[in-house]
Amino acid sequence: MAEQAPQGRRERKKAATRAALASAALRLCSEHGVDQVTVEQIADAADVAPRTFFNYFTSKEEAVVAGNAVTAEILVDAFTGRPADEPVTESLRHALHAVVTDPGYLDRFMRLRALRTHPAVVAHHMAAYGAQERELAAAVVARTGTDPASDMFPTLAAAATVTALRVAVQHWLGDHGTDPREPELTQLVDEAMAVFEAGLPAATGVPV
Amino acid sequence: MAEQAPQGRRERKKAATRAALASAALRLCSEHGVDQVTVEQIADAADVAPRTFFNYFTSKEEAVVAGNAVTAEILVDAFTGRPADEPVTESLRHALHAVVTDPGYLDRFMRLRALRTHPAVVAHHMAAYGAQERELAAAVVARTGTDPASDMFPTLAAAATVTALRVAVQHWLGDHGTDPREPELTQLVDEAMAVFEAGLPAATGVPV
DNA sequence: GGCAAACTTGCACGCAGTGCACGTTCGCGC
DNA sequence: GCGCGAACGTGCACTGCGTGCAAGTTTGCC
Repeated sequence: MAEQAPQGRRERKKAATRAALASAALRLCSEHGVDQVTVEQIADAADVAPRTFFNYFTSKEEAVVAGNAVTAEILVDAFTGRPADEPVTESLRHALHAVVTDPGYLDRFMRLRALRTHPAVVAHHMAAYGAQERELAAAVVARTGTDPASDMFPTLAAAATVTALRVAVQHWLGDHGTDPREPELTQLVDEAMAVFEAGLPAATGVPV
Repeated sequence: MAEQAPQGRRERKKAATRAALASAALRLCSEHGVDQVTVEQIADAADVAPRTFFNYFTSKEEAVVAGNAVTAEILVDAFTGRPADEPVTESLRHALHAVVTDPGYLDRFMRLRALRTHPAVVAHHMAAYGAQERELAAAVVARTGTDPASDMFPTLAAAATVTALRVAVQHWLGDHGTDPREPELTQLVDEAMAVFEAGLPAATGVPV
């Protein structure tokens, strides 16, 4: 929804090139490792000159995590698509559902999983979460009509939502060993979001 | 508290070199801009060979945000220093106070503020927040004795705490314009943490 | 005193990333 | 259609990053 304008050929070609570069970067790097892939290879796979790569991204890492922009788009679209009189937290929970049930989301994430050990990629991945937070916060501001300069709620709500997603996914991927319950990702996201809705003390000690 | 062992000369020298490099990197880059500073200049300022820089950090950005490790240390130390029978959220709030009242913290943050426009620095800064979350989560696990593989609470509590810090600081720095209330950072941190304690819906619409 | 491990440093090399200039393509008004 | 200006792709050249390797030097330890 961010922009659906059926723009001219030039705009479409730019978007296609960007997507091709991002896709090629993620595929090649997840298969062979970030350090084993050169920008030239990525450019070749996207059928552009090496120099062109840098017209779209300033580094390999940026291209690898570029796909996360669509996550932000899904998040914001799903949120703004909810009824305006619905409680914000409920809309946010629905938005999270929209993300984790998107087939492309898990695909991208499984590829990114192989790159969890690469510091620079991890850093840019975190930056992508930050961008998602900002876009979602703007949507919350638009919904609630609050002034973000004096009210931290929209920022906090967006941050909590993205944090719930991040923690749930990282738990699901088994960063702390395998959960014996082996729950679905959807369930984990719900549990994480429920904690932020009920307040942290309510969840102290009890397995969420 | 992480490690206070009065180690041998070699260990102390390494720590001193690392600190000197990180400090020089932050100072030079905040004064002249990241792209205007070379690794050679940073190494010269720390009085080591350029090659030695890469024995400690793999990039300029990493060195610039290295100081955030002490934030994590303050956070964890303050948390573990609280009485074990205190509610976790209260200990976390005290830990946040310890961070924002640390004189070195604000100093580092004001320097980092000048670099908020540099994508790679921002990315590594976010990664530093992630590291703080992990260390704090480990401390919460140690306190509560829960199993992080089946219980997301420690991770969520740590993430919420670091998020409260991050959002409060970013609000304080005026990312959304200047707050007419011009509150103290301590107060903002309290407000943010209070939202996570009371639950998001309790804060909906009301200026926190 | 002497040995082994750890650290620093210089060297060399491949690649990242950018400014610049040129050719090409697209959008747009006539 | 026609042409003009702007935006884009590409090649070239250059600086600086980041790393493997092989020394030389310092430290810890017996």
